[in-house]
Amino acid sequence: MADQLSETFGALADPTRRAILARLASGEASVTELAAPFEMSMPAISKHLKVLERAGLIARGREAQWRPCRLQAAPLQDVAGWIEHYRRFWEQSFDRLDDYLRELKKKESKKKEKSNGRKSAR
Amino acid sequence: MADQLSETFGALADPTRRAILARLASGEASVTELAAPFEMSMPAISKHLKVLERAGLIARGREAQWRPCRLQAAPLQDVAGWIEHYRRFWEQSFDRLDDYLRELKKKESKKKEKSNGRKSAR
DNA sequence: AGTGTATTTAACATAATAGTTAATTAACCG
DNA sequence: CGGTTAATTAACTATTATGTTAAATACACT
Repeated sequence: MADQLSETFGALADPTRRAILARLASGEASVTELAAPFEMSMPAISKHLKVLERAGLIARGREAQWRPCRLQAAPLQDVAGWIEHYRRFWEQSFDRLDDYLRELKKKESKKKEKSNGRKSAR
Repeated sequence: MADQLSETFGALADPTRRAILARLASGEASVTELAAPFEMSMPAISKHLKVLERAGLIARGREAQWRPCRLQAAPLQDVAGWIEHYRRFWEQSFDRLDDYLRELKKKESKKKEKSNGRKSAR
């Protein structure tokens, strides 16, 4: 799963891991704290954390015998950047290209801001 | 991989599949057309398409012996929605919650149209 | 009907994921 | 030191993913 984006998407493709991130969004937590809500063994959680760490989504500290985890959102920014390219596809109520082009024309005419040419599709 | 979001993230966790989506962003394409850029066998592509289809990211038509694929972006909207909750974590140069709250207050006061914007110098 | 083209399905190999329990490491505490 | 708590590693199992080649299906064309 070589590349960074794939690694990130892969890490996010699991509800347990997403829940862990959600928890970390409200602050650091130890592994035990993170494991608490789940019916899973500690080693299982430990592995999930390793996946998140490899994806750069969390970082771990060292405090006595605890290894507090905290959120690292940088990879999410990449995901957001990637997905942004597709926004136009859901911000319209249809999916077909010619409809998209029609909509684009509409947008162009009501846009005083001028700029680049679009990539011509098809 | 039960839930929808996991399904979507899972589908996106592969560079081939993302490349296929990118191609479809510029219009419908047949399976053969989609397969062309890759060094992979047709059945492999066919399976990738099945993954994308199960995730709701593409839909397939029927035209003679071709099965044209088109992009379906609805699931991406869900992803965008999910990730939006984490935006604050990368739009600041730090990760801790109290910092976030401080930043929030700042944002409230400059809530108007931004134009000469610079990132907060603090 | 028979041939060519497009695509999927079958059958299989291999590797990666996700979980388990048991053992190990690391640090604190009395 | 010896014991307790926190977390990881090891060893193993089961399931899912990703790819292959060969066969099957679907439609179009003459």
